[in-house]
Amino acid sequence: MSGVVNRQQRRHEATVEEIKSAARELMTREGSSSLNLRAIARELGMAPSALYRYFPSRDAILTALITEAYDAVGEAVEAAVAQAPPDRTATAVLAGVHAFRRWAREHPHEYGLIYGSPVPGYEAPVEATKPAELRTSDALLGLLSRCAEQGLLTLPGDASLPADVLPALCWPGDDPGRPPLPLAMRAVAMQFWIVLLGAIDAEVFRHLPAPLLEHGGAFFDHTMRRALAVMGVDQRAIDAGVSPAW
Amino acid sequence: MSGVVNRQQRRHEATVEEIKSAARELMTREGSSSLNLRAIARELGMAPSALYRYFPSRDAILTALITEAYDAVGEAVEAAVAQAPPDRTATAVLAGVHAFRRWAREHPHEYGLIYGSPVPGYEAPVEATKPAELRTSDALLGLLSRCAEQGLLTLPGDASLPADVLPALCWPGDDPGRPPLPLAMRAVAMQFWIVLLGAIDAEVFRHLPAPLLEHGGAFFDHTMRRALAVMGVDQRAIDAGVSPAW
DNA sequence: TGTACATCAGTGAACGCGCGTTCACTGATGTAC
DNA sequence: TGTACATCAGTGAACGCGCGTTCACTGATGTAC
Repeated sequence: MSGVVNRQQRRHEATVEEIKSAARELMTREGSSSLNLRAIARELGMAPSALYRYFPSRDAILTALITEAYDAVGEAVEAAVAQAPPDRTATAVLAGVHAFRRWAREHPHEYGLIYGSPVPGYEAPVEATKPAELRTSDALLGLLSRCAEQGLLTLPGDASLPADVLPALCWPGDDPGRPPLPLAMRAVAMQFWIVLLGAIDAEVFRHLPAPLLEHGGAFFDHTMRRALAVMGVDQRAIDAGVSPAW
Repeated sequence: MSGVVNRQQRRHEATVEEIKSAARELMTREGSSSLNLRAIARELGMAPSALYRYFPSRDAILTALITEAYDAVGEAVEAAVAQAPPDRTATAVLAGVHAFRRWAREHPHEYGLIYGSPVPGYEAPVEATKPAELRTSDALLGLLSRCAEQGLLTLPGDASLPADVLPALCWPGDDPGRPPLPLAMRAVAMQFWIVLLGAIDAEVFRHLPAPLLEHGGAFFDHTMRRALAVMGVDQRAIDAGVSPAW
């Protein structure tokens, strides 16, 4: 009976989850981003060799952890974005970036694992992690396009871009000469992404003066609103966004 | 004779330098940010134990490497900045940020060591690394103040800052109520710093779409000029800056 | 100028440790007739 | 319903490895008289 097979499979998957969560917990507790198979086994009260029933190698666990971390941020951001009313796109963006920041602060080691320096001696298999990685940026940058559609975003013309940045903004899938969306939109979206990563990196890795780190929430909020404003997002739409506690 | 003592000391210091540069080379070659004492010894053709004549422990070598890396970026930025004519401050800033980026791209592992996620199980002694760390930000952010003095930078009033970010911008040494420079200046400088770190992080750690990574120089230049412009730096001063190849 | 002595550089063996992985195994769980 | 068999979960010992660090040592370099 396949119901029984499923019970077996469910048990197996439950243990896989246990292993991953032990690894995650160990990473936040010990702070080691180079994760330790024997320590995971110890945590679970198993023999180290038992883990090989569930993962073919240590690196496979790392890959799973990385994918999970990307998924976790992605999910947090998507959820925050979804809570904003559909006509309040600027609010949604602000909710999304705050969700990103909150997740990063609550999971600094997982954040470091995916957005910090790469783990030595390990190269993530791109096909496994890329889709999860893109969730966050897709969610946030997609909203910027929606801002433009809703007339909340007044872009400069593509002509305002220096000639030498154009190749940086033409993507493989693009119909050459007839890009799917204004290049200025992409430029602005990428710069928004840079500010966002920069603000979170600087805070999580503590590359800012102490008072700024202590009042990080307010300054982050201010920085992201400024970023939206200089992109050309309607100021009233920005002012309407997210008062809830960050 | 103390001349002889000096010769001894010089030999000693020369070996210290050899060790550090072997460690540095090993880091860039093997890519391991968790550096390996035995590998360094191998590289130098010495017994591992010999290194203890020069450093008390592995961590001490790491600390030296971190300090050196900060000093290296700091020096590169300072040198670039110094080459610009004193009345062309915006040019100097642009030269400085390009020097920063160039160094980061040429030394990605050293960059990761100081600006990426912290090395697991190691906490840098702040008093040793902090002065070196501040060289870069001091050099660049100091220039922004000079921009203001030279009338190249029109700041918004402090009143434009949301009330809740003010505590983030008041620093320990400040005379309360009578800050040494406009808080708006600090806000703007910190945001510039965030954009700079974000742009370099995103490029070095590859959190941008491929075309942007391939044409990173042009886009970085554009991003930093935009950042200066939205800060209120005079557009003509920006346009005058740095054409030399990045 | 020569000799006795102290200091330093570097060796080589050894320490204990923890790691990732393998292997042959034992029980328990589920399957087929 | 009972029994023979296959599959899976997990054990425990062992593998080879490389790590950081210690220790007693040997030569070479410099010092003092």
